[in-house]
Amino acid sequence: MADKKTKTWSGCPIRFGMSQFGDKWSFMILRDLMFKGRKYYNEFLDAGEGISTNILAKRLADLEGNSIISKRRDPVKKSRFIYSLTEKGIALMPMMLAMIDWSQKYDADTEVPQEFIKKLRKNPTQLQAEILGNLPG
Amino acid sequence: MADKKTKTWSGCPIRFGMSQFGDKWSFMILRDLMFKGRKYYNEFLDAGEGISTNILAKRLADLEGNSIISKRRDPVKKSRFIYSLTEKGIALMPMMLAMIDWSQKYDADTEVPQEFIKKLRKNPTQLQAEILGNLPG
DNA sequence: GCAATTCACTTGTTTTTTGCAAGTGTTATT
DNA sequence: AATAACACTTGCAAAAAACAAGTGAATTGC
Repeated sequence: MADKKTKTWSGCPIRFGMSQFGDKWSFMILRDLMFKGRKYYNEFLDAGEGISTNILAKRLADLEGNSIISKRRDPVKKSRFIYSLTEKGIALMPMMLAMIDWSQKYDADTEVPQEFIKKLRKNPTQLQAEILGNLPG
Repeated sequence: MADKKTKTWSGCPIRFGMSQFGDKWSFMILRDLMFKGRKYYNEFLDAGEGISTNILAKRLADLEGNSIISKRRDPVKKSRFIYSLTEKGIALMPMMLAMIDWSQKYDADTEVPQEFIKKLRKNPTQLQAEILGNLPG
């Protein structure tokens, strides 16, 4: 047995995580917000992954409901909304980075900039700080 | 923009990851293998999450097809199979731990043993080594 | 200030996936 | 040789996702 104590995880953290953001589209939205600088509904739609409008709307509502993202009117162009990560959403970055690291290792087609992956492995804390610093407030 | 260079992630690592293990049930199976010491079909079935037999069979086949887990006959009780993580599957541990850390922080009901989470935050490398050491070959 | 446009969805409808219940075939055990 | 354990498979109902079209509120353009 790997760890007998883990038997007692009745409130399982993996189950909880999956219930909060655990599907393909939620991950894509988080990626867009975290690494791609996307923040508008249309930017998520046009991200090239082929998400449907109804599913996008549902996922955004769910993520907002779980306080992982927040929504506000764009002060400049008032017809649209700005979606952004909350502190709770930002805290998912280590998990996302771990996933990126893994994929880079096992998928020949994964195209993460060399500099990114190098920094991720050498100094993840600093990389996170940099990404965080460039995130829109 | 968080990082202009990430625009070029045409072979996206998040998309790849989700295509390999990206659904609730796959995560549960990985959790069972990684932290709960489960390794038989029936143990996954009886894990209390309520997975159906057909879905479990499909997920196991998919994970095996993606070389994340492997399957062999139990040498002792030859009627059953032992499922175990491959090196590629084991390499998902940092991501899983990051998720556990996150859930422990944001879910009041998450019941990870205090010692586990403490070690995870203080010395994750050692924790990983310990878990790894207790994993069945 | 009215029409056209942008933006962010919503509403059906079809297709796919999941969940549920029952059944099947292949080793073991008695 | 019969019974049971084990790991699925199959068929069907329910839920979710994909697809296509439409709606309504704000905004910009004249």
